[in-house]
Amino acid sequence: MRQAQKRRRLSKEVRYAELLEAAGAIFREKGYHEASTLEIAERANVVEGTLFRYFPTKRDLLNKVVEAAYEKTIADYDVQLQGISGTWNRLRYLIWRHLKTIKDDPQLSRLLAYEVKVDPNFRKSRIFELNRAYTHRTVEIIQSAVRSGEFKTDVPLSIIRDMIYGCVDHHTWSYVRGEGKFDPGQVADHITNLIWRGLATPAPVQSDASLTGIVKRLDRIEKLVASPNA
Amino acid sequence: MRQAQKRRRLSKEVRYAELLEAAGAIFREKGYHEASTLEIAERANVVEGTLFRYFPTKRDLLNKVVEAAYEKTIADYDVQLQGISGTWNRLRYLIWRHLKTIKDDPQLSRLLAYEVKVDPNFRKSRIFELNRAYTHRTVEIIQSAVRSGEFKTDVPLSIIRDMIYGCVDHHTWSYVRGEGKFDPGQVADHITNLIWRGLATPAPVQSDASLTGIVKRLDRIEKLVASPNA
Amino acid sequence: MRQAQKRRRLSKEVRYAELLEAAGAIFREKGYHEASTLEIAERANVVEGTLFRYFPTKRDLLNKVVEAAYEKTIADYDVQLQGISGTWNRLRYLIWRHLKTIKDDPQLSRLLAYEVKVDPNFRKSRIFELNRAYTHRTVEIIQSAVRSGEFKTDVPLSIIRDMIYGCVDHHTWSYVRGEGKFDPGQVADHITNLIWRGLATPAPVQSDASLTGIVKRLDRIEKLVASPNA
Amino acid sequence: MRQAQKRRRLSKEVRYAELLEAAGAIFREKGYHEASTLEIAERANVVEGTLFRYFPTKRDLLNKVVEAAYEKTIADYDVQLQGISGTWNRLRYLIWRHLKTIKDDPQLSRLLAYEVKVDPNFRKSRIFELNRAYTHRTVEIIQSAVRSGEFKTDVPLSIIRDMIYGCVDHHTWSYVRGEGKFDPGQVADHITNLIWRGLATPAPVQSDASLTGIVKRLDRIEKLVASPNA
DNA sequence: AATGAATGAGCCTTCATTCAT
DNA sequence: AATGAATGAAGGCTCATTCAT
Repeated sequence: MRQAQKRRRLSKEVRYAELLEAAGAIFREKGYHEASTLEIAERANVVEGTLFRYFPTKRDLLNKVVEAAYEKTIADYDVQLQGISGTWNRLRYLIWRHLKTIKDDPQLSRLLAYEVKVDPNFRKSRIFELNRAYTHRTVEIIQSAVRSGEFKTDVPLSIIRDMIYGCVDHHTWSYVRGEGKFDPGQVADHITNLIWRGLATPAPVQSDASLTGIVKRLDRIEKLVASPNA
Repeated sequence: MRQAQKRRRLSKEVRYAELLEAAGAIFREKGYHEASTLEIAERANVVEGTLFRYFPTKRDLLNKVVEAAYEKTIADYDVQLQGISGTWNRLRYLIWRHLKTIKDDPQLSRLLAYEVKVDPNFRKSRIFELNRAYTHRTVEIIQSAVRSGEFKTDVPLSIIRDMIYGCVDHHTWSYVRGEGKFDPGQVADHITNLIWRGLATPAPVQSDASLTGIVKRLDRIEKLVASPNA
Repeated sequence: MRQAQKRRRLSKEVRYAELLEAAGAIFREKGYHEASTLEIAERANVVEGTLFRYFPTKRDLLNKVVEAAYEKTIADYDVQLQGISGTWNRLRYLIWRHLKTIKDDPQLSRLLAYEVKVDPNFRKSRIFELNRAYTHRTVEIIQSAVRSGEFKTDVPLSIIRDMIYGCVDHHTWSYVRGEGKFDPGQVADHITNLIWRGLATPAPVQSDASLTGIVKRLDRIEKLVASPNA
Repeated sequence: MRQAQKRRRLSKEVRYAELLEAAGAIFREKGYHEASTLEIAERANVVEGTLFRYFPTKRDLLNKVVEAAYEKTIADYDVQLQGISGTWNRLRYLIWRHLKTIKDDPQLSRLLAYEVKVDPNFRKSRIFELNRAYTHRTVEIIQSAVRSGEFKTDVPLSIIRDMIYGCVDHHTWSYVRGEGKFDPGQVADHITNLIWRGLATPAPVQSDASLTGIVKRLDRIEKLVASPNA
C-alpha cells in the first residue's frame, strides 16, 4: 500500500504484448532510427533492461512488431475471398483490400517498405514469407484465369503482380508520408480495369451470344441495379 | 618524400568531385545511416573537417551525390527520345531506359528511393524536380496518344504512370539488393504491352445492331454496374 | 581485484552528487567554455555517456551546480537576520554576508555573474528567482527604514540596491580572479556607512538628549564593551 | 573588366580598419564565442588567412576592437571636464558620461565586462590601463574634495569608485542585455546625490560642550562600538 | 601581401546493450 | 524475472589556425 504499483508482475505473454504494442506505436510514429529503445521501454512501463530480455535486439523488435501486425491484417483474407467469384471481382477485391490496409495503417506499410525490407536478412525472415503468401493470391487468380482461357499468357505473372503492387505503392506514397490522400475504391477500380483490359482475350470467346444468354445476363443486371451493395 | 601526400592542395572543383565520388561509393555500399562521415573523408584522403567545408551536412552530401548521378543519367534522355516515333515505341523506350538506368547503377536507385525520398524536405529538393520531370515524359506520351484517340481516357494518367514506375521498382527490387537479375529489354516489352493493351482502343469501332454488338455493349454495362466507380 | 573499480554501481543520488561536485570543481577552475564534459566525467570516474544520463546538457549541468551551491549558501540567511536589529546593523550584516559568500567561494560568484547570467534564458531560471529573493532583502530593510522616517526617500530603492551589490562586485573582482584580497568586515563597514550617511535623515530626530537618555545609552555602551559579540 | 574587384589592393591601414570594424560588428552582435573568424573575414571581404596576418589570434582581435572603441570613447573626456567646476557638478558629469557611453554602445560594455575582463592576461593589457585611467578621474575629483575639507575621509576612495561604477553596471545590466531601459540623466542625479550626501561634511563643524554635542558624540561612539571595524 | 585549401583536435551528445544487484 | 546504473564507441559537426602557393 505504501508505494503503488512497483514491480507489476505480469505474465510473460502480457508483458510481451505490451512491449510489442509500445514498440509498434513508437516505430510507427518515428520510424526505426528515430525511435529509441528507452522510450519504447518507458511507454511499456518497464526499464530498458527488461526490453532486452524479451527481444534480443532492437531490429528483432521491429521485425516482431511488423510481423504481428501483418499477420493480423491478412488473417481473414482468404475467408473473404471465398465469398467472391469472377476474375474481375476477385482481382478487384484483392487490390482494394491492399489499398485499404495501407489506408488504415499507413505507418505499418512504411515500416515494412522502408525499414524491414531494407534489412539484408529480410529474405530469411518470416515477414518475407508472409508477404510472399500475401501477394501470391493475386498470382493465383490470374493463373486460373489464364488456365480457363479468360486471360492471355504472354506476360509473366510476376510482372503483373509487380504492376499491381508497385502501382499501389507509388500511388499511396504521398499518403503514407502524410501529405496526400487517395480513394481505395476508385484506385482499385482503375488498376483492376487496366490489368483486366491488358490481359483479357478478345470478346468472342467470353460471351454467350444466344438469346437465352442475353436474357440471363439482363436478369443479373437487373438484380445488380436493384441492390447495388449485394 | 618521407611522409607522402601531406596537405595535398587541390582546386575546389577537384576536391569537390573527389568527395562526391567517395561519398557516392560509401553511400551506395552501406546506405545513408550505416555510412559515416569519417570513412567518407578517409576514402577521399581528407580529414573530416574538410568534408564539412564542402558540404554543410551529411544529408546534403547524400543529396548532392544522388543529384549529380541523376542529372548525368537523364542528360541525353530527350535527345534519344526525339529519334523515336510511335506511341508503343516511345513508351517502350522510356521504360527500357528506366530499367537500364537501374541495371547500370542499382544502388543509386536504392538511395533515391530509400534514403532521399524519405527526407521530409524531399519535395522542396532539386531531386524531386528532376524526378518529376523524368517521370512526366511518360505522362506526355500517353496524353498525346489520348488526344489522338489512340488511347482510352477513363483511367487517370497518374495511375498509369505509377503502374509503370511501380512495376519497375518492384521488379528490380531483388536485383537492387544484389540478389536477383532481370533483362531490361524483356521487362520493357512486357510492361509496354500490358499498358498498351490496357489502353489502346480497338481498331474498328463497330457500333452495329447485330447480336454480337448487343453482347459487347452488355459486357460494358455489366462491368460498369458491378463497379460503379470505374 | 584485477581491474579496479569497473562499473562501480552507485545510487542515483550519490552519483548525481559526485557529478555535481566534479562539475563544480572543473567549472570553477576553468569556466564554462574552457571546461569539457569529458574531463568532468573523468573527474567523476564515469564515462561521458553517464554524465548525460544525469544532466541533459552541459548548460543544465552548470545551472544545477550554481543552483545547488547558491541554495546552500543562502539557506540560513533569514535565520541569522532575525537575530539582528537596527537598520544599520541589519544592512551591515547583509552586506558583510554577501562579501563573505564571495570570499568563501569566489569562483561561484564568477560563474554566476559571467556564465549563468549570460544565458538568454536566465530570467526564467530558478537561479534568477533565488537571486531576486536574495537581493530583495536589502530592499526590504531600506524600505522599512524609509517608512519609519529613518531614511530619506528621493533615491529609488533599485539604485541603492545596485549601489550595494555593484560596489561589492567591483571591489571583489580582482579577488575573484585570484589576484587580490579584501576584508569583508572592513568593506562591509565602509559600504554600510556610505549608504547610511547618504540616506539617513539629519540627527535631531534620532537621539534622546535628556540626562536620563544619556544614562540609558551609557548603560548600553557598557554592556557592549563588556561583551562585544552579544 | 572581366572579373570584377578581384584582389582589392588596400593599404595596410585601411584593411586593418576594415577588419576592426567588421570584427566589432560581429563581436557586438554575437559575443566572442559565438562569433567565428570566418564570418568576420567574410564581412571584411577578405579570406580567413588575411585576418590572421593582421591579428595573431582571435582573442587579440577582440582586444583591439574594444581598445579602439574605448579609446575613441574617452578621447574628449578631459576636454569636457575642464569646462565644469564644483565637486557635485564634476562628479555628476563623470557619472552621466559613463551612463551615456553605455547607452550609446551597450554591446561594447558587454564585451568589455564579459569577454575582455575575463581574460587572464587582462591586467597586462592596454585596455586595463585605459580603464584605470578612465575611472581614476572620479577618484581625483573626490580626492580634491577631501583635501579641501568638502568630503569626509574615512571611506577609502576605491570603495567610492567601485560604488559608482558598480552601481552603473548593475543598473544598466538589463539594458545591455536588450531587455530594459534607463535614463542616464536621472540615474546620474541619484548616484551623485547618494555619494555626495554620504561624503559631504555637515556645513558647520560644531564641536561644543552642550548636551546636544555630547549626544552627537555618544552617537558616534555607540555606532563604533556596535561595529568595531568601522 | 594575399590567398584559401586543409587541418586536427575537440566539441557535445546519443543509445543499443550489458550485467551487477 | 526484473531492475536500472553504467557503458563505450561512435556520431555529426565546428573552427581557430596554418601554410603551400
